[in-house]
Amino acid sequence: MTTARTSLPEAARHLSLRERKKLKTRIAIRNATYELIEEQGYDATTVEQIADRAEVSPSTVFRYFPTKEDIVLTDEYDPLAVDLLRSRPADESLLDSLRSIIRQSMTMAMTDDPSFVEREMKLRLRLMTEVPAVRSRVMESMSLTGRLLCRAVAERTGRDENDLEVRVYTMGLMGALLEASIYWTEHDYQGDLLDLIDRTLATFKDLPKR
Amino acid sequence: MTTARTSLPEAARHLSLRERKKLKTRIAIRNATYELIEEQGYDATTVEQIADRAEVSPSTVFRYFPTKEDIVLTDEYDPLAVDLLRSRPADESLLDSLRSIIRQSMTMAMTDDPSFVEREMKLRLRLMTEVPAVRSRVMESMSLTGRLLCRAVAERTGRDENDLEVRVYTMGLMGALLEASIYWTEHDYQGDLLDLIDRTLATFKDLPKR
DNA sequence: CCATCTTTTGAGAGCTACTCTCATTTCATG
DNA sequence: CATGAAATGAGAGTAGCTCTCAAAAGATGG
Repeated sequence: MTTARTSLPEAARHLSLRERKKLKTRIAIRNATYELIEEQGYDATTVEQIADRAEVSPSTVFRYFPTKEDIVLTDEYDPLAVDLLRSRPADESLLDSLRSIIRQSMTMAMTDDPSFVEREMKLRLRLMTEVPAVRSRVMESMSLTGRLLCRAVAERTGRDENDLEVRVYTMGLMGALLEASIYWTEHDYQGDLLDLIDRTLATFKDLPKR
Repeated sequence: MTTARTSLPEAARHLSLRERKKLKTRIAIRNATYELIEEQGYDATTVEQIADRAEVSPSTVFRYFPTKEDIVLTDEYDPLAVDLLRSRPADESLLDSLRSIIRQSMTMAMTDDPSFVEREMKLRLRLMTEVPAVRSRVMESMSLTGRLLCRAVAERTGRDENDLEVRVYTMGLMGALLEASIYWTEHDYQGDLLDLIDRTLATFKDLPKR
């Protein structure tokens, strides 16, 4: 049957055969999707085509990803960012912490796998600005990430995570940061994204601790 | 055939018969939708049912509203808000202006048609927090309104409407305000929404003029 | 009032994302 | 190798949405 569709990262060596296969199909589906989108565009790409190229059935595609948009967008980095935020010194201001962890995770990704940043991240951003369905999904996931971030923000400021101020401030930040990346994409990725993010954060007050 | 499905506001007297009929079907579709949603919920309500109750064909429904979510959400008030902002004194700070016009338009709507605010607005807010598809659509339209608002913000601050700062600041505001209404809805509309909005705006810097 | 032209509508076919069910295959385990 | 559990495929079904084309309804000029 289908073997060696993809090669796995070293980190996956200790997984059971089942788990490894699952990971493989997951990656195969995502790669197939990226390929097809680059060839034909997002809308012209059907789930059936994706399934064909990934050598699985359409049912399987939906078993791995709830929606077509999720194939493109699913990432597992958000909780990581929250952990990073938690590990910053407590006397640092919230905005400074954010600046640091964004810078940190971006340079991390950049040195770890530069082609990923160039190819995948920019494709995502492009789809986000161009395809309404994808953008909606991004915003949807933004409000989920926002909830996570709320907890971290609450910790740092000694407030409750359900405080109006915490929630409103956090979602304001997320909206602004999202807009910054849209701006960057619309301007053909000119200039340093990190600079734009600095300028973005500079338009915010610090949320006072209490 | 179908006559007198709905009564029209006085403002529509001078329209041609054709225009008046169009308006009627539009309103009929929306009312049918609201009714069905209150009876069965959003997802359980199909476009076919909506068409049946509004006494039109499904094709017609889609001719009037591009998507099912739009039936619930379409409003034509956003440009009005931008005009209001434009009419505020130039020496007033941006945040103060926003506070004023939000207060103004809400009390206007409240005195004009209180049942609308109670019924329709709260239904919308509830759908927005509960139905993912609707929320996405709201966010989508938020970024459109954001563009409008950018122009007004740019005018007031003597910046360009495509400035990173303008765009980022504006979208931050919109995200925060949206979150405030979600907060209000989740807390069963307790307390004064206007107070929540004041507290929301208080978490923002003023965007300096240049 | 009638004829003609234009706009709006309805009927229906078609596409695709997404769900569910059930039988079959593939891996894990004693 | 046998038995149980998990993953897959095949297929049918739903609903949102698009498109086409012919019929109905409103506008207009004589």
